[in-house]
Amino acid sequence: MKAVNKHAKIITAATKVFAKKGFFNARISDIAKEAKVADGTIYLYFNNKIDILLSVFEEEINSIIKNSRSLIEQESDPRKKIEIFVTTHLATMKKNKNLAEVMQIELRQTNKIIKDYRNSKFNEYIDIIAEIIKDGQSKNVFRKDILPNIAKRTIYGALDEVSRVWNISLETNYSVEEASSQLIEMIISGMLTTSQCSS
Amino acid sequence: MKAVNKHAKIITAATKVFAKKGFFNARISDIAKEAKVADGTIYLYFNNKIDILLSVFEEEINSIIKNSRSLIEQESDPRKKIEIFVTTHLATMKKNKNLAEVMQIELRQTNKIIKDYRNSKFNEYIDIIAEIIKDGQSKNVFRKDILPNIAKRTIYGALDEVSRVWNISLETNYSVEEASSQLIEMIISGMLTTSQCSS
DNA sequence: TAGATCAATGAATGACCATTCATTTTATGC
DNA sequence: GCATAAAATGAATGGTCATTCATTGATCTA
Repeated sequence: MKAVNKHAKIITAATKVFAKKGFFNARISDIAKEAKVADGTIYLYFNNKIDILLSVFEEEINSIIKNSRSLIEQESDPRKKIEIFVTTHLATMKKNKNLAEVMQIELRQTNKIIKDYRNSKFNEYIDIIAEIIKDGQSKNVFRKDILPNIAKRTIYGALDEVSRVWNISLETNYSVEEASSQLIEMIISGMLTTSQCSS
Repeated sequence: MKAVNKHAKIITAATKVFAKKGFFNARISDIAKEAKVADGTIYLYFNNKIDILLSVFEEEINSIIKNSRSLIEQESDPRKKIEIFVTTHLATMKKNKNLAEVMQIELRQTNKIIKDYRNSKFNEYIDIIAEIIKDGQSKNVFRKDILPNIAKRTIYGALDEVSRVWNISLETNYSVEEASSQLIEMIISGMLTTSQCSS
């Protein structure tokens, strides 16, 4: 059976299972069942359980980074670039709930165990924000006293928590557009140079 | 031996162990050793492992809520109230790293298992932000088009991610004051009514 | 078509650890 | 000082999986 790519099938199944049960409560046999392969087959494609989780993350984050970058480079206004980043992130998380769950919860968790890992890929992602901010500062659009390394975390943190609601959702749900515009209003205007105030 | 409060001793030990190893990798025997009691003794004070984690959270969050509320009510300017909330949260997290780790990671994790729990207490905490915002809107300090329920998550998310750096810290570290003022600059000005722009 | 290589299977293994409870230690009352 | 109760102990239990590997099935090759 070479017709289907088992690696991809396992990744998809694992994302679903990790999202539903969490890494520690997910059984290899659950993933195997979901992927419709034998338990042992999983070990032909992955070294161990944590390797599966990291592979899930790696695949997904790479695609988000690529997607985000390609959209952002089409725009030159730093304000608009931030808007694109924000909207893309929120839309991705609302669309792919399993991925969101894994990124928001499982990886934060596992970070403790695999100290280095998440940092490389994850930092690459949030550094996109820092780059936009630096660019905006050099173009005198954003205030120079904003520290890009704190601001990137402020923005990412806000995005993360706001999008988390779509997975826990007990309170009234809001749309990507609402969330997006609220976030942009609150955050961008705080970074603008005073000459552009209320633009 | 009634001299020492075993309940409190176990809570302290558990916070330390959960912070270091994470909930799932923490052994009851680790907590027992840290608290200098027998494994079985723990079950005289707690029902099971998860009960310990929830107790840790409950004690801590209650004290944060109380502390935050008492500081906030001394102030009437909504802007200042937000500032107090932000600074208090950051200071608490920087000071109590173990608590921060448990709140930022373990509870988010466990939330999946105990769906209801965190919400009650945790929501009470972040609703402090929503209340301040509503107050500010009625006093015409904050813009009416800001949705308190999204804004509270924006602010909490930013605080959470910014303070998380103190526990993972690979990059250059910043102080509570720096983080605080950056966050306040970025977030408060985005909420102000235009009449107060650049105030 | 035989035999060789590669892929897949899933039952068995063995380590791990939350929880229990028979026993011991400490405290209290008289 | 003795009897009773309460608190603490930690070794033993039992269930749970991640991982392995002997076996089976599929595909290829000459």
